[in-house]
Order: sequence, then C-alpha cells, then structure tokens
Amino acid sequence: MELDWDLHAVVRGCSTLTSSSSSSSSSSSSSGFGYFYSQASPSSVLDTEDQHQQQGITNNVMSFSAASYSYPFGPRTAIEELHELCKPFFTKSLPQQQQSLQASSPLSSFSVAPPPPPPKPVHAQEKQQRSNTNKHPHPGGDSVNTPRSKRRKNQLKRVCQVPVENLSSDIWAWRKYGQKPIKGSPYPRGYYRCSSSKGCLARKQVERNRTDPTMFIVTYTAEHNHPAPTHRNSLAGSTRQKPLTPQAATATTTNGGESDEKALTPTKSASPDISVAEEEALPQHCEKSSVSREEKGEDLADDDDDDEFGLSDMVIPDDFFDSFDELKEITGIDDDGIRGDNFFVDPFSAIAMPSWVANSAATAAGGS
DNA sequence: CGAGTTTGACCGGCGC
DNA sequence: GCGCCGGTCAAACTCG
Repeated sequence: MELDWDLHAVVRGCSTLTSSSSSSSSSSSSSGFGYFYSQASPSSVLDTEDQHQQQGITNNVMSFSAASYSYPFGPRTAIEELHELCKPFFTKSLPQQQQSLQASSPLSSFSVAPPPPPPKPVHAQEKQQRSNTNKHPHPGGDSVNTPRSKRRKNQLKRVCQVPVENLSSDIWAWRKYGQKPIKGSPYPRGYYRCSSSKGCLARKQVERNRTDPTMFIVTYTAEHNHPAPTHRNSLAGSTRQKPLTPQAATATTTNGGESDEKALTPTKSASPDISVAEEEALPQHCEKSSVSREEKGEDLADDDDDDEFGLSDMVIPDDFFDSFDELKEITGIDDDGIRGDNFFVDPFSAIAMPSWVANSAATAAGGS
C-alpha cells in the first residue's frame, strides 16, 4: 500500500555465522546480514513479531558485519566455513554420498530446497493443516495444499535480516498474497508464498526493520517441496518485472515505509522477488539453528526429512556454478580456499549476485 | 488469457 | 472470556 519495499522481499547473502557467534553477538545494524530463528514455543521466547517490536530486531538478530568479521579459529576457507555451518543441518541425515557431494560442491546447499516432509503420521504442519482444513474447507485448490496456518506457535520460522544493499532476488518465484500493517511498525509486512509449485508451502514475510529502515527482515516459513527452478526465466511472475532504473532502486531502498508503494511500484514487480540460490540456502545453511516448533523432537525429525528430501531432489542451475566461478574470480578465492581478506568484504553480494542474479535483483528492486 | 498484485474481510492464536 | 492483532483468503484489478 504505502510501500514499495515489498518488492525487495528478497533475501540474499546469508551470512555464515555459527550459532555460537549468534549467541554472543549483540547488535550491529548496518552492513551486516543477520538472521535468527524464532522460537515460537509455547512457553518461551518471544515470537519474532514481539522481538521485532519490543526489542528491536537488531537486538535479537545475529547481525553480521562482513567487513569486520574474522575467524576466531584461524585461517579457514569459506567453503570450510560453510560446511561447518551446514554440518548441523546436513550431516545428521545426509547419506554418505550426499555428504560427499556436498563436500565436493559446497555451495550445492545453496540450491537445495528442503521441502516439507512428505506425509508423516504425526507432523506439526500436518496437524496444522488438518485442523485448518477442517475448520476452513476452502473450495479452492490452492487452499487445499496451503491451508491457513494460523498456528503461529507451531510454525517453523527462519528469520533473516538483510541490508538494503544486499537485497536481491532468489531463484524462487514468490507470489504476494497479502500485506498488512504491523502494529508498532511504520512499515507494512508483505506476505509471499512460493508460486513455483502449487503445492509448495514455502512462505516468506518481508518487512522493513523499523529500527533500521535500511534493513529488511525476511521471515521464512515452511520449506519448498520442490526443486529450485533451474532457470530464472522459467519463474512465474518474472514477466512483470520491468527494467529497473538506478533511481527507482534507490527510491525503493531509501524510501522508508512511508513512501507510496504504488508510486514506486507501478509495475507491480513487487514480489517476484527473485533471489539468488543462496537465498534459499540462506536460511538453511545460514542458520537452521533456530527452528521453532512446539516440539523439538519433531523438529529434528522433520528437519531430517527435509534435508534428505531436498538434497535428493535438488537441482542446481548451471548458472549457479558459473556464478560461483565469477565469485572466485571476484574474491580471489581459488579452489584451495580463500585468499586474502576480500572474501568477506561483501561475501553475500559476491555470492548472491552473479551476473544474472544482479540483473534480476536490479529488476526486482527497481521494478518494485 | 494467464499470472501477479492489491486490499478488505475473515478467522483464530495469544495475551490479559 | 474477551479483545487485539497477525496471517490468510479471495474478489477485483493490472499487466504483458
């Protein structure tokens, strides 16, 4: 309504922070990329909403200042770091060969779309669906697969904080299905669901950080249950994107929530925020540490299934590896690992912005 | 015509 | 139990 920011409903550059660092990190707002998982368990932790509103996102988000970040454990390669970060989320359930695959192609995890577990006897989401479908037997086919899930506390959420400059798009096609003003925040929250697959439960919420308008808070809910699209041009919604002008991009990123969204987003390219593969990877390897469901046991089981399923079905776009090559050139990283400090100068922009991605990001940002 | 966005209404979780 | 507020639906609309 008032904002165009939703166009930037893009997450990229998920920082590779360890959970330990998250616990110790305090706040840092700017150039970092933060993320955290909300724990919507019944008893504890504030839900992300509350966190945002009551404490300010930066206090709760593990912000990551790329420029200043340094490894406490001595020289490591980015790949190793990624592996390290991913371990908790992959090794547990990964078959041996998949693990080796991951090792040989570290970034493969970026394109993995851990889908929601297939039908299982007792599943939080399923229970959720059941109850929802019972209560809301929406005739529409869409609603059958994506029942209203108002059981917030049972939802798995992964929250990322993305600086404006790191906004881009992802390989997934997102369709906006709603936007609401959030109490206490001058900026509305946009609601997106995956439009790549009708049955996909993946959703994300995008809102501007009220304490730092230059940051966007992206909350992922559920997982994709299908492989990532192999080519951007196959993404639904991309047709709406218009060439983005730098001015437009600036406007969208700097106009706080107060700006008129419609004015800024005449083309309605808002949501097809297409982001890089890593966006998807972002929640995963960035920090699958905070899963929020009522029952952690279930969480683990579900995650296992997710990972396993996702990897088996994973599709890695050719462009993706091309992009990685670009990254290596840009960062000076060779196959042996990181060379120099520049890798973390803006690791996400590099990783997340391969040429084709950069273009789409610009389109998305501007199109909005 | 298909796919996406906008937007008001509805529903239910959650806090008091 | 009540009310607030977040999440979702779905009709209407826009755009290519």
